[in-house]
Amino acid sequence: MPQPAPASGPDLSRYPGGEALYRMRHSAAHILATAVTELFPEVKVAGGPPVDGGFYYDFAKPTPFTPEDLETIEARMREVVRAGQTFEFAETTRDEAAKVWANEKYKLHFLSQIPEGAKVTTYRNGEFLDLCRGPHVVSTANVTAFKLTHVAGAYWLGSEKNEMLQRIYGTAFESQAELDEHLKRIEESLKRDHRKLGRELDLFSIHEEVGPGLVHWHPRLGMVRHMLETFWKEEHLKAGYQLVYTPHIASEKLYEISGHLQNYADIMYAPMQVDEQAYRVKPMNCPNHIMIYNSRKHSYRELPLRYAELGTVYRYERSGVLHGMERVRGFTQDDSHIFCTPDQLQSEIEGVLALMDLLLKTCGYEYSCYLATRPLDKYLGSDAEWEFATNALKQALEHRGLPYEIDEGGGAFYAPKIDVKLRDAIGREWQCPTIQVDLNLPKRFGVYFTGSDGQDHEVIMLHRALYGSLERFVGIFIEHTGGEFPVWAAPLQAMIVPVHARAFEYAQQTAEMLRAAGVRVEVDTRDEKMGAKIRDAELQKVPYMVVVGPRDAEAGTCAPRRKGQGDLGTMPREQLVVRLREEIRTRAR
RNA sequence: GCUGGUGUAGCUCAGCUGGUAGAGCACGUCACUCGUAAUGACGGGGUCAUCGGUUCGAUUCCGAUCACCAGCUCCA
Repeated sequence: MPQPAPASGPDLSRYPGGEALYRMRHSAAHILATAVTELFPEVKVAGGPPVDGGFYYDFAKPTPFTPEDLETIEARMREVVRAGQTFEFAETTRDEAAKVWANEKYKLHFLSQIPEGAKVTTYRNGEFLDLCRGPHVVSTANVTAFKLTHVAGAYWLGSEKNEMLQRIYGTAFESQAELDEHLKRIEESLKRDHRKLGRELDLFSIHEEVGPGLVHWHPRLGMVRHMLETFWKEEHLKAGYQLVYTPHIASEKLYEISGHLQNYADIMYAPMQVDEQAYRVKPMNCPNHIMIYNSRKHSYRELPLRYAELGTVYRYERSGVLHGMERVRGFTQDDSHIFCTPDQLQSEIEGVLALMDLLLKTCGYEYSCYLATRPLDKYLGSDAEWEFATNALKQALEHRGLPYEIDEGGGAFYAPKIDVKLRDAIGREWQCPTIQVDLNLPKRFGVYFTGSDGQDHEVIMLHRALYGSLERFVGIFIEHTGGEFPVWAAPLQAMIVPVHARAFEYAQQTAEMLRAAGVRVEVDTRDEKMGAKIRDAELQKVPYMVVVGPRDAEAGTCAPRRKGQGDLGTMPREQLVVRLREEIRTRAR
């Protein structure tokens, strides 16, 4: 019988794939450690849990594992599986366990975390004994389909202050077919990588001559961004926001007041000297928005005030973290700061959540929210303030019926926040929308409103971004759509394909008709066969291809083709205009 | 930033053990005038990431730097 899952441990029912898969991957990790300790007796073992999509095990080894080592290890693992070793559960004491792992400093650390007198549980398969809560499958033979995928460094205990261990990743499934399908899915998703599509569809580029992490938007992606920005502005104006514009550099004095210089010096670019005064490129928009607010007194009657800006900021991101458009050094936040009274806070948050929902749903995203609470140490503000702000966020989420998870201690040092993460092509999560209740800047800048009592009261400042940054959002948008943007956002919405040169004139006429209806359209007048034109338009992921020939010229018709659907049949041109106009107007997906 | 890997034409990639490079697509020219995913012929294009070393000789071996990829850490 397999051991039951421990009472205190990860919640296995929530593991993607369920408890059975958890057991198998956990056991696969032990088999990996079994093989490694046999083949490389000099390694020290750390630990290895199942993770989303697979498992890993960390080792300390003086020389790195090579790709060939992985093959050797995997081969040895298969022998262990064939041997059908039983996973034997045992309990012991901390002192006994400390003797067993006397030479394993990482295991000793884990032991030290177990309370004195508590039971220590172990699992043995063959010669390999591991300190482990379980649960496992019955026998190594139950690990049916697995594969080692890659090696990478990982800090001991997840802290960059510690030494780096070598982490071997693998994945396991209940059948070879499922494993094959998983690997195939990863391979397929790589085709949607925004960096690959960025090249293929001529969307953006990054240049060594300019610098890493600095994105150049090509005309096509420029149009996608323009459409997203237009949509954003329309909806923000409707929701009572006011557009502001602020400078890209500021005197260091500003960042001394804001505290950025003290707290974010490592992400800010070096100062430049202007007339005896040091200036900095802006890393955030908040101080500038406060300047606008503070340029005069405000009555409680004016609040809430909602300043919105597509604000471009520059941050020094460490070289290893840059990632296409999704993690860059210069980016535009769809930033807004809402100045309100404590009474208004919750309804303002709800308004932000409603707007966020509209933007994300229109772009086709499902999303999940995290409520990030006060950090354990290093935070500003009183407990009462944190409680008030956190509660407002929580109430707003619940009032809007949004499910959320608590990210305990995940807040910024100056603010509790709601974070929303979107997934890229291969399932990596990226933080995009964020809503933060700032407990710091109103104090530092002295941001007040005059109450009905004629006295100054500190404003509540809500900081929020809904796309997050245009760069990251669009990067993920490319991956979600696979470059097939919805018609309203597509750079080119329709390509007219004349069957031959004699139909050019009618093609131009048709293009004009669509253009007059607000459709982005081009005519493919290249000296090519129409098959080639169709093929090229398909590859460029143009949503509509409109074939026209002499027959259409006589009848006033066209023969549109929808990408992914094929020929829609011959129809009057007016009918196509109506169809396109409606699809664009409703921002249909 | 850290650990490991990669760097050959605009793109995708060949190039065995050192003797200065090739394909397909793309691009240009010409011919073909075509009804729903590739018409044909010819042509131009590379200081083999950069710098240094070993060697009679380096795209190939060694080192450094830069960029990129995966992961860790950090973040919009």
